[in-house]
Amino acid sequence: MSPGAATGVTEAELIKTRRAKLAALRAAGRDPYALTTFARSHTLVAVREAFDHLAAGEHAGGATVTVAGRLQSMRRMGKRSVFADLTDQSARLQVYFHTDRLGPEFEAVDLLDRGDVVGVRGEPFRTKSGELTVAADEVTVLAKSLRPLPEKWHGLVDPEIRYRRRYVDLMVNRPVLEAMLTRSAIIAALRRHLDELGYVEVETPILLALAGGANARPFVTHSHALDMPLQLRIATELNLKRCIVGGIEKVYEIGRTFRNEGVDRTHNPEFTMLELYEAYTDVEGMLRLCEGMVVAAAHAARVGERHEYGGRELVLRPPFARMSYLDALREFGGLTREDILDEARARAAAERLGLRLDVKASHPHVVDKLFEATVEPHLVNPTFITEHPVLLSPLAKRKAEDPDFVERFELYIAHMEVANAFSELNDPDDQRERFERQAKERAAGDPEAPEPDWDFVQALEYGMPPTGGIGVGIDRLVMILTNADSIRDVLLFPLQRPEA
RNA sequence: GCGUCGUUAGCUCAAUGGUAGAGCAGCGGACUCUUAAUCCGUUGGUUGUGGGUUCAAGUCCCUCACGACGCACCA
Repeated sequence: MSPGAATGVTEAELIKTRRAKLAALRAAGRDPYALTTFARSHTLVAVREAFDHLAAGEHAGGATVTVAGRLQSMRRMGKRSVFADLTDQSARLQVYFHTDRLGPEFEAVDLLDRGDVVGVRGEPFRTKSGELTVAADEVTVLAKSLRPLPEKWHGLVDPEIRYRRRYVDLMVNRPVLEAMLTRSAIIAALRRHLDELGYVEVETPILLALAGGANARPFVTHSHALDMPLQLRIATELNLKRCIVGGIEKVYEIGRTFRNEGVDRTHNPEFTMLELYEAYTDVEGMLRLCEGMVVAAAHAARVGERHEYGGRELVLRPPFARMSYLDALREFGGLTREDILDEARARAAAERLGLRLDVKASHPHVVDKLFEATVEPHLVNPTFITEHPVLLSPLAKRKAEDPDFVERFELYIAHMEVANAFSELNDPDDQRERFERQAKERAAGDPEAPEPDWDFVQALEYGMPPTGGIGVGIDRLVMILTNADSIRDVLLFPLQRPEA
């Protein structure tokens, strides 16, 4: 048998060579694709834990394990032995194929390639150089890999191929796999944390006649059955508060949200948000809950109180710093209350700071730009910015003693807004007036102003208890806890244009 | 949407406007504890697409595609 007959090295010929080995395996009665199951005795990390005690040169005294995984590299030592690295989801482990143990089984080893999925039964031992290894007594090809893997040393680097063929990225760049597992652990921990505190998880619609609850352009689609336009949700806020009105007192949803807007380091058109609402509490209750969630997430990610991100050390230890919106603008921007509340003065301040603003920019937009330019660059350690102006907060309850401002906070970490919470506005008349103002802005030609959801006002008219609510940007939290520079590094399949 | 940069072998990267190269992977050979194994030999290219300038283009100019970064957008 000479699988190496095709000696060329274009991709097509590399594949042909591997197909020849597949044919040889089949001819030997070892069709890898015919198998349906493989019973493992250990994951690779379990082997590492169970046989960690072996000294260099020591064997496991005849004990055997059965493991499976992908061959990551093969080192041939003469005609009769091969060392290979095997990886599974849990770890990497070396295996040793030798004719002394395998006998005629060794013929299969000659037909193996990097990338093949194999099962191995054998005896654990530690090599003279100290590496825990499984000496194979039996080898089973569980899937032949027909395509060449990226280079073993530099791995797969090209970001375009990494995102397009994430499965290859995952198999050869272990930190990518680790980040995705950490993401899963963080979300599971948050869910567990909230479930233990008695919150009820619900699922609200993604397809809506009218997407509301935030100021963002929605994706638009169409229902053939109903022959009507539909929008993908931009927030879960309004439906979750309908749940509060209906009597689900501690409610949350972890789910995908869609915004038809720019893509950059911290924005993907679809992203994951946790939104939570609780009756009979307020923004202070949300603040304590928020600290608990960040700690639970950090713990799940095995991140301690001191954590380096983006070249800066973060101290993730509650209580987090607090600073009011006005104090922050005063301290970092030298701006006053009037510079914010008065539209003309806000524009003048923006001009002083050299901000390029569209003449059509609305008052809220100008104020937001002022904050972004002056305050955000200073917010590295977790910081609650509190008591925002009502003009930026159409769904939050006013402060009793200062009705131009609301009971709200945003949590900033590493310059990013990670959470946003407030005492929910439950006065239907105030809500209606704020919606009417937005409707006027919309009618006046501001396409960004949201279309009011009048049914939500009706829901408030039935009576919503005093309620605290919070939204947490899960992707950004995961970015911080996994040291990811880009949101794409915490998403399995970030949005890409179709390949040329 | 705008700007800058990038796209060369399966992967990672070289190449004054003058014969497209290396390492890894592959293939053949040597090697019974290797681990970026090592050593000998060897194959592999429509230089992202389409035009242009030139005696001559991977290289210069333009178009388009895709990507990265920045800006804009995203309270």
